[in-house]
Amino acid sequence: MNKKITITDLAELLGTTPGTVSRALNNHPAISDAMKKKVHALADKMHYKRNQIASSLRLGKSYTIGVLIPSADINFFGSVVHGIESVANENGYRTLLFQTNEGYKSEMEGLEALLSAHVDGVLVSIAKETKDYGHFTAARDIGMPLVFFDRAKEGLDISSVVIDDFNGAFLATEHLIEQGFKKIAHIAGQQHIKAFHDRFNGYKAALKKHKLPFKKQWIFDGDVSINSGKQAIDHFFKQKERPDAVFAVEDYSALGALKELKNRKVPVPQEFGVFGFANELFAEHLTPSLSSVDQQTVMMGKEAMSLLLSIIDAKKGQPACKSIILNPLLYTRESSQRLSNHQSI
Amino acid sequence: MNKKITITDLAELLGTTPGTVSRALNNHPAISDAMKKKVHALADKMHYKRNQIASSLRLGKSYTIGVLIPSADINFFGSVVHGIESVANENGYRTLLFQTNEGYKSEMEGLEALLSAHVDGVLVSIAKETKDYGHFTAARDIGMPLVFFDRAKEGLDISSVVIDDFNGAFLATEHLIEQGFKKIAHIAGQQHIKAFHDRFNGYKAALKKHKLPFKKQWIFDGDVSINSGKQAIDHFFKQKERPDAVFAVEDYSALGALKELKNRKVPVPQEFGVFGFANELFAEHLTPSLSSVDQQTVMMGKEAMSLLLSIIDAKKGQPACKSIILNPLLYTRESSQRLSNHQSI
DNA sequence: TTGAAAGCGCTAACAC
DNA sequence: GTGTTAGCGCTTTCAA
Repeated sequence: MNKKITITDLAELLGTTPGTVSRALNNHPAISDAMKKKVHALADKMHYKRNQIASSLRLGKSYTIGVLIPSADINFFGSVVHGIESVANENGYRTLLFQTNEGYKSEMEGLEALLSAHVDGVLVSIAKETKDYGHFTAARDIGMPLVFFDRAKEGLDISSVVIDDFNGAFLATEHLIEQGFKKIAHIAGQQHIKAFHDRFNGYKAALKKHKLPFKKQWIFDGDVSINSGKQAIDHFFKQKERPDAVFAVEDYSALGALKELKNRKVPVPQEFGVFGFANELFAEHLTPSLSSVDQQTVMMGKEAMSLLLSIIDAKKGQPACKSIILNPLLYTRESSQRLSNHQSI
Repeated sequence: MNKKITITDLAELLGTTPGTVSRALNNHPAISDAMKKKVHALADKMHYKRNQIASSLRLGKSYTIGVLIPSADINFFGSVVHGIESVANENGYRTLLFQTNEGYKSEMEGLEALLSAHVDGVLVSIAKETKDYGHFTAARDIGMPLVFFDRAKEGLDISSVVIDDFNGAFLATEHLIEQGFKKIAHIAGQQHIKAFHDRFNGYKAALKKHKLPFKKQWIFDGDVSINSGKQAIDHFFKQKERPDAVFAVEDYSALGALKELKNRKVPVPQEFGVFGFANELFAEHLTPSLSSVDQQTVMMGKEAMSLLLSIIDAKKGQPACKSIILNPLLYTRESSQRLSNHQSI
């Protein structure tokens, strides 16, 4: 087992000094080409790897970005992380992922861990459980560059990249209306999460624009799960006046609704339309395939990372808190489309 | 923007020395309780965070584990990472994720990056593209603890945690046979990947045990994608003698097969059975739901991480290359079950 | 163009 | 129980 080899080792072997080796490896302009060539050759031969830890300590920069996500399980976040990493790697940064599992305590610990790792910045998608944001403002106050993505909190003077949830919900609901559905229900998410709240508002706005009735009984307060989708259908079908379509706050609820509708042998979309949100991987593979709002996940990751880099680079310049709002994309599939071309599968 | 606060700052404020502060923070037994209390109180008050970088440099240990995965997109890996992180966090380790996107070059760069980050060990699931393993043996040779999970390569003297692919495939095929299917085809994966090769062999062994015919025309060489599943069905249905069921090397191929069968209006499972492998999230949500072999993902992650920790701790002791083989679990669902209880959805 | 030397923040062996 | 000191590997100012 070879021990780790350092610039000092290289310097000794070459009869020069660590300083010179360091400069040669970093292509410092004041070093002769001959020396650079010698150093690089030996470094390769000895499989020298720069000790990033020592380098980071000296430079006061870790070239590492922390990412706090609720769960790497969900396709959505996996996809955003793809976007994040592509931009990060292009710019010589690494990413340190931390999963909060939607927990508040876990989120605080994660942030703590990232700060302790002296990351150069943090990207975070807020956990569902979180209702207090002190840990974020504290991080901001000690000058840690921070950007929220997807799940953001306003009023904290922290930059964010989100999609236009209001508009996505509005368009999805409007699509259902255009397909001839007239009694449209909504499976809601936890309202303290801005995205879910905005989607609720977008839904209401679409109803209003088209002069369709909004009924309290047609709103089901779910918790973003397959189960709450099932319960929602149960609930709706108990009403004297049943809805004929539902816009679900995200795809798992929509999936639960589809399952329960299938269970009750209600034909979708002929007698009941369903629209989801998130465009999870499974949406297009269901039968009927699930219409959903795509959140531009990869682009969201890229934008968030780019924004974070700009904050890191500016630093002393303008911190200028910035909100980027991406446009959602409608994927209309079988579950909502009853007028024209039903493409199978 | 407060500047970062260090133990030296704390020491000055307390009229003591950095050494004492360090010991107090680390709960060194030789430090008085009074001093510990004072130090901890001030540290809290000043929001002191230990500089892990400096600590790592000094200790020659980063308490970070590198994880090389083909893609965080795929549910399978997300789930394994869950298992990895739970054990890692319990033991005071962090994880640094690196996605290879199935690429050989990307895998080498990733490993390089992890070595440079001076991680204490690396968990890797080999990229599909990889056919040369020199980067792994090189890492092993410089004493970097290494454990393969899921996609392993034998004969490198590197520990691994995999599931029993042979047995999983054997059981799945046998299940199809028990359901009365007699002409069972196989959608194969790239055969240089051991897992896929083993599954092929398990399939053949089950046929042999039950004295069913093995036909070359009933093997489709796919590339693990929805598309190759579709092409496989195309291929099978061109044969003079058509198969009546298929065991697919993994779920995406199985999904493609299901889609193409639906397209051709072939009733599944009545006229054609389908069995997948991996138990991806979507499998249970398809119509018909897809039978699949579950790979014990979370347990795989936990086992791999535990094994890696034991290697890190042993270090000079016996490196004792160890192979852990987990047992797969069969999830029989609608796509293969034509004898008894079809539970709907 | 290169060498010498200091220091990033932390820890631990050695003193007292 | 606490202070002193050296050093992890790297970068960079200053000097030559």
